[in-house]
Amino acid sequence: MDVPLPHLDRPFDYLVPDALDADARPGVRVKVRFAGQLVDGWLLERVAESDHPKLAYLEKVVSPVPVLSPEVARLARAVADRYAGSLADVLRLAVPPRHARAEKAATAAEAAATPATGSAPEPAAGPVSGPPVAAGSISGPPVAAVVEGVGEGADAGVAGGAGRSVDPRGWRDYPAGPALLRALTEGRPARAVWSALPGEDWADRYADAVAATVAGGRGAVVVVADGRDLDRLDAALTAVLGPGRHVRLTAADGPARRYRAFLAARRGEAPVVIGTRAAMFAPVERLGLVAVWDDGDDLHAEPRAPYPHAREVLLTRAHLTGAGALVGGYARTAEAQLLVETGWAREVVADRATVRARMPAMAPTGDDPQLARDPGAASARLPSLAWTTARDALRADLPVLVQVPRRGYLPSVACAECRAPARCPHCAGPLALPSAQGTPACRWCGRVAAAYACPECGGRRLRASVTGARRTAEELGRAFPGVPVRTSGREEVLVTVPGGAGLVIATPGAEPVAEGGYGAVLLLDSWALLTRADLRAGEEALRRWLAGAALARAGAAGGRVVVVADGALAPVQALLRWDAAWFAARELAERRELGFPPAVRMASVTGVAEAVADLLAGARLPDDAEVLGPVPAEEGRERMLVRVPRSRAGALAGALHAAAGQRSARKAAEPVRLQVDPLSLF
DNA sequence: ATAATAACGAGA
DNA sequence: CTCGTTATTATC
Repeated sequence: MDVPLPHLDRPFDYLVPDALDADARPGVRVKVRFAGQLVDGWLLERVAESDHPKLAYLEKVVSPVPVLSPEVARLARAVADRYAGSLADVLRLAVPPRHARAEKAATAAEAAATPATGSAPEPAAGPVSGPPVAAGSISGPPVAAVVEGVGEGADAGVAGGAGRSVDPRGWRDYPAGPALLRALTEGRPARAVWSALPGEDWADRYADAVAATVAGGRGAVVVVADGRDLDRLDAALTAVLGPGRHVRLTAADGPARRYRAFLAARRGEAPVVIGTRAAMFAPVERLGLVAVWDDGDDLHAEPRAPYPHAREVLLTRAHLTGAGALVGGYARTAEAQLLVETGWAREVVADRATVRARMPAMAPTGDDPQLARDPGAASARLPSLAWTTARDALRADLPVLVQVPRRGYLPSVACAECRAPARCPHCAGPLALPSAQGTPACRWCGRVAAAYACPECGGRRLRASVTGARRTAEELGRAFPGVPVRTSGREEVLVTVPGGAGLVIATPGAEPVAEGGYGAVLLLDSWALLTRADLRAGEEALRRWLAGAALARAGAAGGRVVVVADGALAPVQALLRWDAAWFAARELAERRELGFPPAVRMASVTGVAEAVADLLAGARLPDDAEVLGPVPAEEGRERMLVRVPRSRAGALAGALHAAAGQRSARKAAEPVRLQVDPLSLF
């Protein structure tokens, strides 16, 4: 409902008038009178009785289409609980805004397809046919046995023969791959963390996994980060499944198309839904697989309350429904590593020999250009090795990809000697310089680190990290006269480029695929990425490098990658060896040591100081909760972090949600923002 | 927002 | 002790 107040986050019972009896089915949008006003709500469940003494009548059924499936209602409740949010907030994300015209068109189409079968209305139970409707913020105890028209008869036996098996040829490079596909076809809940080989066509592999699931008579939901990845997956699925077997769901398609696609999915017109993060809640019948590609991309984090992450939502979904799960990428997040280490998921990786055979030749090169010898390199301000590598590829009539950083990273502080990010000796938060010549202070606990010494090298001098190598990209064209230069970035993203000699300058995430693969890939992104004051700086750098390097030809076919970074750094090491699993394990171990997510569960509380203090004072936090901060946040607000062991995650979210409820019940004016697993801790 | 309900205080 | 007024709290 339009009043997502935390203290109203529960279901309310209403009577169903006879006139609405037929339409008032679980999952429909309704309007009810609540505290004197008409508010929107969701009908969660029909029941015969209510504990509440005096019930009001349901005012209206907005539309008879039961857009909220029981499975998604349950999922939404679980997601709200995990993220200390309200069900109403999650439902807003889960069910796209109704578009009356799209609905009318879709309903007409369906009516034409199925000649009028009288829908059997439910028996109106007794004098008081109580229908609990969720009004405002319904949190519903999940509707148990409300089965709505899922044709059980259509269910081809699971282990039975119905599943034609899918050709696992593309998955044979991964020893556990064929077994994964078999499990999906047989309806067993296989859960995999997949590390894609360099040059892998991930979209084809995802299409294989989806096809295997569909062959077993089950459905799938696949979430990717952006429109470019979605287009690739869309094409791959059409090739494997044929047209009309999947629905594409993305906000970028506009409200009408989006709602239409949603209705198609809800009606089970296709067994598969693919899309960007909003598709994580897409209704799919007999869910057999949830999948996410490149879960380290921060586009997977929903920016609206309660800020759920696509990977976490999909894993929750797999957990609740018993579906299989596929978390894949060239890189691996610490969260995915945790799934492997806890045994929840199985790792699907190629053996080292295969990796070596597929990967391009890799080389690091120092940051300070030894330009003297190559005039071209000098004008581009490029390290010599990068320049000669690019030149050689162009001479061989092969395309060259140059990955350059985007602008806008937060300035932070790093050791001037070894460039390790400077962390607070007390709480390991990031250090920042309040002024150019000031003393560094922690952005978490506020302590001043007057006598800072780098734990890596003992260095005592600090430097601010600088950004903006864009000019380098512009100058590249001049360094290689006569070569066509294309750019791919925020404004215009290229999907593919032809195979001949040419320079492609792209920001991370916008690298086009080259026909036949790039002859050379230059990764100029390192300095700005690695010194970011972010917990995930290393992980993010490696993720972007691997995504760029994956587009190069294999070493044997002339593919070369040059990364402008110190070869001793761990993310660089991981790139040079193409070993994302090693890096993820190392990263997770480090986070355990420092007490960072995902080894622990963190939540942040942001608002004006009094409001934050008020909320925390009223919260019955678990005994072992640690409260860190305050640290300044955007204009006038501050931020506190609460840390608990993973086993207390539910209790933490519950306590914060309850405390927010107390505040909203007494109409506290100052807003407080709660974030569980905030994307950035700083 | 509004209605119920609890809390409170002054006058009988 | 009761009624009338005001703070508090729940909202089907």
